Formats: sequence, C-alpha cells, structure tokens
Amino acid sequence: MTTIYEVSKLAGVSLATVSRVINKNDAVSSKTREKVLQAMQTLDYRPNSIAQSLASNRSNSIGVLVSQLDSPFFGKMMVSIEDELRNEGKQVLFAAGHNLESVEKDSIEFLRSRLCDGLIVHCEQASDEYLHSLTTAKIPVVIINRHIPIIEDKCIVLDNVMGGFLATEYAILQGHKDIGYIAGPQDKKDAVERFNGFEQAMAKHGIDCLPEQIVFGNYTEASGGDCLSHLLRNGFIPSIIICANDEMASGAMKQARDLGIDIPKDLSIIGYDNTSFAQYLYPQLTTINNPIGDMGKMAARLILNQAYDQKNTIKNRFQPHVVVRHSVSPR
Amino acid sequence: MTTIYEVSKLAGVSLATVSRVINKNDAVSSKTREKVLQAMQTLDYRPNSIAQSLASNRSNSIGVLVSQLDSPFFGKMMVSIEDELRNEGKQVLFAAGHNLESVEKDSIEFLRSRLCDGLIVHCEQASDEYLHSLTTAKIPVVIINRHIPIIEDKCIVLDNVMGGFLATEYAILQGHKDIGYIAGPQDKKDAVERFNGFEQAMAKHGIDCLPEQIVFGNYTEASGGDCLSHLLRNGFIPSIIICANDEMASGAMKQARDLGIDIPKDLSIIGYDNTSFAQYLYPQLTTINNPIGDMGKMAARLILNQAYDQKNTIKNRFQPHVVVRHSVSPR
DNA sequence: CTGCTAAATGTAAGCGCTTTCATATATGAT
DNA sequence: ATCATATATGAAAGCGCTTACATTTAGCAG
Repeated sequence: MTTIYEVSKLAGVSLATVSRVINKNDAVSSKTREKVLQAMQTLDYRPNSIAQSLASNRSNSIGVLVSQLDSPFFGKMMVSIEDELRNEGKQVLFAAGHNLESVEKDSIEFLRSRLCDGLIVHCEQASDEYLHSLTTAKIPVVIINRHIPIIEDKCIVLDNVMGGFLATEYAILQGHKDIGYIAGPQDKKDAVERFNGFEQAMAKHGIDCLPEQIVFGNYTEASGGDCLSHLLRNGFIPSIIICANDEMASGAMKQARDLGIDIPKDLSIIGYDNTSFAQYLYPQLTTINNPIGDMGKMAARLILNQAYDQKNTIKNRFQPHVVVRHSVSPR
Repeated sequence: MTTIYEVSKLAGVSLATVSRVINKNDAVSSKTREKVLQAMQTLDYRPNSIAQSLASNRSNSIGVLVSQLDSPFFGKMMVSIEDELRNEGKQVLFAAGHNLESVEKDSIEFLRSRLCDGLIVHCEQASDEYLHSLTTAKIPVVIINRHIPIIEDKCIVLDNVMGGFLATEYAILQGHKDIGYIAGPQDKKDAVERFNGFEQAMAKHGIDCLPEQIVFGNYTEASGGDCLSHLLRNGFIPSIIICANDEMASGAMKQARDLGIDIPKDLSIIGYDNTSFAQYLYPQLTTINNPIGDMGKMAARLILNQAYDQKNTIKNRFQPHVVVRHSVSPR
C-alpha cells in the first residue's frame, strides 16, 4: 500500500502539502498541485480512509440500520438513501438489526465505532429512551419510520394510523360490513398504528368488531395464508380482508385460491405498502401507498443537514393514500 | 469518547494491558483482567474500531459488493452472507455496484480503503482482468456468481448454462415446439449463459430457432411484459415462453393476463431463480432453482478460509434444477 | 531596496489503538 | 537460598493520515 509519505517524497513536497491536495481545500499553488497529482498517478496512490478518519474524526460515511436486508420495503429504502447520499459524495454502511434489541444495539455500536458521521436508523425493538440517548450523544441521528415525540424533528414518519384508517374506510365505502383484519406483529410500532387506524375507522362508521374478525400475523407471506385459514376456522366469513402489509395480502390471496375462493368476487383483499410486486399479483392488489422511497430520500437530506451543515428543507411526516387496483369489489 | 488511556489510568495499568484485555488473547492475570473490565464498565468504554484497524491492519469486517440492494435475489444473497459471517463475529459492509463499471470499481476501492479483511464481490461490468488483479493484490477475494477460469478456486458459481438447458429441455419434454425465449441483458454473464443453455437444448432436440422467437429484456418486471408484446408483434405465437429470470416471467404473466391470454392453458411460462415471490404468483411459477442462499453461505466460508485461515470445505459449483409448479401445461 | 502582508509550504504533534521487545515478578527445581 | 524458566506487565514505536502553528517565499507599496 503506497502511503502519503511516498507520494510526498516523489513529488518533493511535505506530507502536509500532499494532504492538502487530497482534501482539495487549501491553498496550494497549481504547480505544486500538479506535481503531487502526478506523483499520486504514478504510484497509484489511494488514501487510506481509515487513517483519514482517525486523524480527522470524520469519515464521510453514514451508517444505515435496517431491520432486514431482503425485503422489497427495506430494499427501496436502502436504495433511496444510498442514491441521495452518493450524490453528495458520502458513502453508506448498511447493517441489519434483525428485529432483535441486542442486535440493533450492537449494530449501532458497530456503526458508531466506525466513526460514521451520522446514523439513519430503522429500529423495531430498541426503546425510545435508547434512541433518544443517541441523539444527545454527539452523533447526528435520524429515525426513520418511527415517531418519538421528544425528538420529533429527527424522525421521518408515515402516518400509519391514517393509512389503516384509509384502507378500512375505503372498504366500508365500497359497501363492506364483514371486514376481517390481518394485523402485523404487535411488537412493531407501525403494525400497532395501522391496527389503530382500522379500529378508528370501524368506530367512526359504527361497525362493531368482534375478536374473531382479527388475527395477528408476522408480516410474512406464509403468515398471511395462515391467518386467512385461521379467520375462516373462527367461523367468521368476511367479504373483505384488510392486511397490514402486502406480503401478508399476497399470502392470503394464494391461500384463498388454494381454497377455491375467488378474489375479488367472493372475497376482497387490501394490502399495505404498495410494494413493487403488488401490481404483479393476480388480481392486482389494491393497497395503501407507502412512500418509503421519498422518506428515505428525506432521511438522507436530514442527516446531511445534521452531519454536514446542509440546509435542505425537510418534511417530517408523509401521508399515505389508497392505490386502487383490482383486488376489491364493491358489495 | 472514552479511550483506552482513561481506562488504563482508572485501572492503574498500562495501555498494553488494557489492549490485551480487549483482545482477550494474551496472558493477563485474572486479577488485572478484572480491574480492567471493571474500569471499562464504569467508563462505558467502547473500543474505537477505526483506531484498532489502523494499528492492527485488520478490521474484522468483510466487504460485500452487490449489483443492487433492492432485489429478492441480492436480498437473499446479502442475508445468507451476513448470517454466516456474523456467526463468526465478523461485520459486513455492503456496497452497491449499480451495474456500472466505474461504480463497481469505486465501491471496491472504498471497501478496500476501509481495510476490509476480505471482499465478496458480485460484479457485472468489471473485467476479468480487473478482478484477477484484485486477487493478486494482498486482499482476499471471493467472486460470486461469475466464473473466471484463472481464479476458479475463488469463484462460487451456479451452472447457468445447465439451468437454461434444463428449463428448455423441460419445455420440450412437455411437448412444446413453439418456444419463445425472453433473454436477460447480454452484458450480464449469467444472462448470456442461460441463453446458451437454451440454444444447446434446442440444438440437442433438433428444434430450429428463428430470431423472432427470441427477445432481449433487462431483467425487470416491466421489460418482461414488453418482451411478451414484442414477441407477439413479431407474429410468432409461442405455446411456451422461457424467461431468463422470475421478474420478467412475472411481468410477462401480467401482460398475458391483460391481453386475455390464459396461463397456462393458452401459454405456458417458465422463470429462473425461484425467488421467494414465485410461488405467490398466479399461477404459481414453474422455474429454475437458484440456490443463491447456499452460494452466499459458501462464499462466506471461502472468505473465512482466505482471510482468517479457517478450514471450511468448499463447494465451488452449484447445480440448478427445475421447480415444477403450475405455470406450464403439457402440449 | 526595505518592510509589510498574504500566500505557500513545512514541522511536528497528535488521532486511539496494537505489538515488539524489554523488564519485572512469580514459580519451582535443586 | 539460587538459578532457570515461565508468566505478567510496561515502555515506546508505529499505523497513515490531518491540522495547528511556524516558517519561508512571493508580491508589492513606498
């Protein structure tokens, strides 16, 4: 590995001058700059960013914590964040929290110990207090997809209650009364909020909701299928099922088909997230838009503000809306 | 940030001793160790891994380059690699190559400059020579999903020619003669190989193949739909279409439905990769299994061998097979 | 040509660790 | 008690950079 020292020797200048050229900030005469660049060329010099970070206490990188690496939802989020930051010349480090508090914390520690200049985190299990404590430490933090009142300005959120409400009200306005709800895992905030929205809409329209109309899944396709079976076994015959995410909707649709239930003639289905595959399902899935791409972009801009003193204007709260396709028929 | 120095002072020992405790390797009396651990506790000390890396020229982290962050295929790959490495206490840095040579190289440079102990790369555009040159540098490298003869032992590959062959032969054995092929982008090796397999199977069974039976997509859902339209506009009426990946198969299925073509009665479809959504499509997609999870795991083991002298036994080449579901009917 | 200021460059002290080598201490055989 | 040996600890030199601060050089008014 060629070092700055060898470059300085070849160019006949001091370490400091080479460093200045690397960081393109300081006043270096163009003649010297040329000499140095030339030397860097010939030696195929690459700065050791570890050493740079240690010396400067800056790394030009942002750490991103997601729950999962292999979902359309987080995929979209990672891509939008990476795009925005790469445009600003920042590198991105991804880590996975796996929905486990200990792993979430470990990963955050890892990212911090790598001297990330800022953190964008999507945490499921870590407590509000813990996340709050991060922000009081010196490191810039943005919380994505979770609302923590005390640090509201560092949160980028979707109004999930509204999303649940909209899905449910849409069902009701389509004439449905026998509404089943496949909820997400209640240890995830967004799942709870979506469920709240469902309840609020039911209450608003004066529709009673029995326990057997509701079943809890874990956001996976498989659980969507299981939940549908469970619902039917409960003896409840819904005309529509509202799912807390698209994966479970997809699983439920498959299960329905296997059971010979026609969608949407016999049973309507609504999803949530509008993941990329939603329109490729059969029938195309009516769902709630989750602008995670825009949110990721905004999270990136917010961290740029915090970590590098940029002045992007920030929108903290995003609104969902219904995306009408073919999986719901009026009743 | 508390440093090793403060710990050493509080514990009343030298820097070296604290370092030894951190690295749990050397002989430290249990009494001293206790004192040090105690001090680390009280100070909430966290080693600065940047400094560790710089000093030790090791980082306990492996860099992983993927093309894309948001696809089921790469998702599965990232997860399997991360699992395996996390089990060994290694951290993983992900970067995206975006199918652009310059970005691929930049990202590799970034990972190298972060002193990754090893690299697992999935490159589309970088040349064989470039990748080969990496292996001759001091850094351990594993190439995933690409065969480079000269460094065969560092490659973990799927026999894509065989996969293309199997898909095609399966179609033929189901009685199909009018076979359309939606190929992947020919700047990707795996797409070329799959296509080769298709041609070989056609040749073996003595079936002529006209140019209008073949159309080239870009691996996205949308392009799958477009390609189907294109095929039909060519005036060629296939009884089956073989797609170079599941996404394009999904897009083609949707397009067929929109055109009122029944699958599999009027038209059969075969995909490739057996991505997680394949079984949730309607009809469930018959496809070629791509054991990317196992391959990721193996890539991780191989890099562990190279970077940390482990002795895992390695399998370099994986074989695909047909996964029969409901999207193909005999003719 | 002198003196002053601004621009360009160099010097050297770290950043927080690891690691070699030397030193000190404990252990045990004689 | 003596010496050899093993074990535990410390001192100090880096790792490859950045960055205050000092120094040199250039530019120019008088």
